[in-house]
Amino acid sequence: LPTDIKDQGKAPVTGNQFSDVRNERYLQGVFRSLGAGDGSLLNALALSDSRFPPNRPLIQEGEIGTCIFRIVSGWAYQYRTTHGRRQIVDFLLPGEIAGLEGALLGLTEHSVRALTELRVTVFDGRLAHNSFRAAPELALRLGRHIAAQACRIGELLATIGCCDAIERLAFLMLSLYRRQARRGEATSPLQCWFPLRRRHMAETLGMTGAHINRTLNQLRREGIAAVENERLIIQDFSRLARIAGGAAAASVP
Amino acid sequence: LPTDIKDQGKAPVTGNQFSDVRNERYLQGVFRSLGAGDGSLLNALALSDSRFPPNRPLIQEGEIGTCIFRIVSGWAYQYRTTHGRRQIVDFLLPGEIAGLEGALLGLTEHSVRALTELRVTVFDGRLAHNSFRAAPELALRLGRHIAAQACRIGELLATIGCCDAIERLAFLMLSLYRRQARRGEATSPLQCWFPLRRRHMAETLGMTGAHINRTLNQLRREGIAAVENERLIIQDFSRLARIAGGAAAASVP
DNA sequence: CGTGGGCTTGATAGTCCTCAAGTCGGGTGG
DNA sequence: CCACCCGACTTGAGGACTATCAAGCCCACG
Repeated sequence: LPTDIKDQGKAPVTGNQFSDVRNERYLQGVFRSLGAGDGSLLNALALSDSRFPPNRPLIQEGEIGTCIFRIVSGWAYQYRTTHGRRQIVDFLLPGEIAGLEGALLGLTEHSVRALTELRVTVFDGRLAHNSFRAAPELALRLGRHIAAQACRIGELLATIGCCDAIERLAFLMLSLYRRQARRGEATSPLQCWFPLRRRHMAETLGMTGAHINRTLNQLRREGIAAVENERLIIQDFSRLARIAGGAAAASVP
Repeated sequence: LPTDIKDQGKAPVTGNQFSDVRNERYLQGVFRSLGAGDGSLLNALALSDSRFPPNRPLIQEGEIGTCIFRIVSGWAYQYRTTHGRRQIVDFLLPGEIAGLEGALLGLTEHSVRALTELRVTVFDGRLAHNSFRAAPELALRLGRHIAAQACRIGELLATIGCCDAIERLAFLMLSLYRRQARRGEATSPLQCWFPLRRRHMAETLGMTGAHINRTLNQLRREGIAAVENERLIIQDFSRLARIAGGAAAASVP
């Protein structure tokens, strides 16, 4: 059972100079290259661009009528609070969307915070509803985005419910590596950005920071993978994949 | 960590005579009272009605181009398999839909089985895509359905990640009770149908059947709630709710 | 410099799993 | 009709995995 909640203090040190450029050039995530009507709806409901420092909340549980955020650069995470503890439910990477669930359902059951320095485009929450009438292509993308997120959450659930410490950590590493690799963001062949603190891994995997640390050591000792300086370095991919199990293989976009 | 996988053997004994009638009269779930264009698309892509005996698979992980199933009566459950173990991810109640995720994403990462005797209406999987162009009202309902499911899965994830045995069980009870109560299916004030075996509770909550049993005893001994004869009987609602924590309070449709 | 976080590591304890037996009930086949 | 079998359910004893607590280290920041 994870540690208690306390607002994190110090910000992670780095930004990510690289992905800023890369994102804007190569991908715009859900909103890329839409039909004419779809794009105009998008423009009509775009409110502003904003920046968030690490750990700043974008969405709070219980809010009504939240905005929708499209992440331009940086990572965010979505979490829930129960019994005085936090459970991270999903990470949101550049090109992805926060707040869709709340916009569709009318009430927000989770919170979202910036994990790193974050740049986003803010949209009116009504975008979600309106798109279904006025921009079917966009609506379909939004629907798939929610479906993909549900898929990821189910994957994480299965991992926490069925796997032990090392398997969970291997899953998390592989999952985040693949999500970045698919977007061409894994710079070196077996490395990627990995700006999670021990606490974030703990709250994602239902463990404590202390035990995350021990498990991390084990993975490094055995020459499988290591996290240093906010980067994940995979030394033995096939062994990591074997430990993580078939689940992480797919890891829907 | 839950028990190993083995195909269950014997079927649960009862059907549920009551909800059959009630469902058809009071609700048709996602598809009720649609606009003209929406309804006709629905009819065009309805394939058949079917029945499934308990434990029969509707959808298997890895299938491509699956059908969509609308549940008429009975319950189903959606699960994933990792490291030789099963994790139940969601239960599907009358009026709800199975296979939507697969239809939207093009590939299916989970499996679905009948929990009880089941009656469903089968639709062509293309319904999901087509509705976005031809039946926006329907598409919006489907989108919300996926969002609601994502919400439930996140809730369960938080419960497994943050709570101990008794809290997990209390959450499951309250969650399923509320989903039925909202539809007027909780016959007596604090009772409802509860056709889960120990194994299903275990695979839902990331525990073993043996420990489910011990925890169930504890809840009964303390006069909080009991499961007997496929029915959940809540004896002390407020205490159950307090144990379950705020999370189960909402439990989106 | 002092302070506060995050990281690290050890010792201890608790929850829950594992394994194994034994009970119960229904279904099947003689 | 009864014997048998099989699965679900129970319960106990032992052990594994992980949490908890505590202390020390390091770094960035004020």
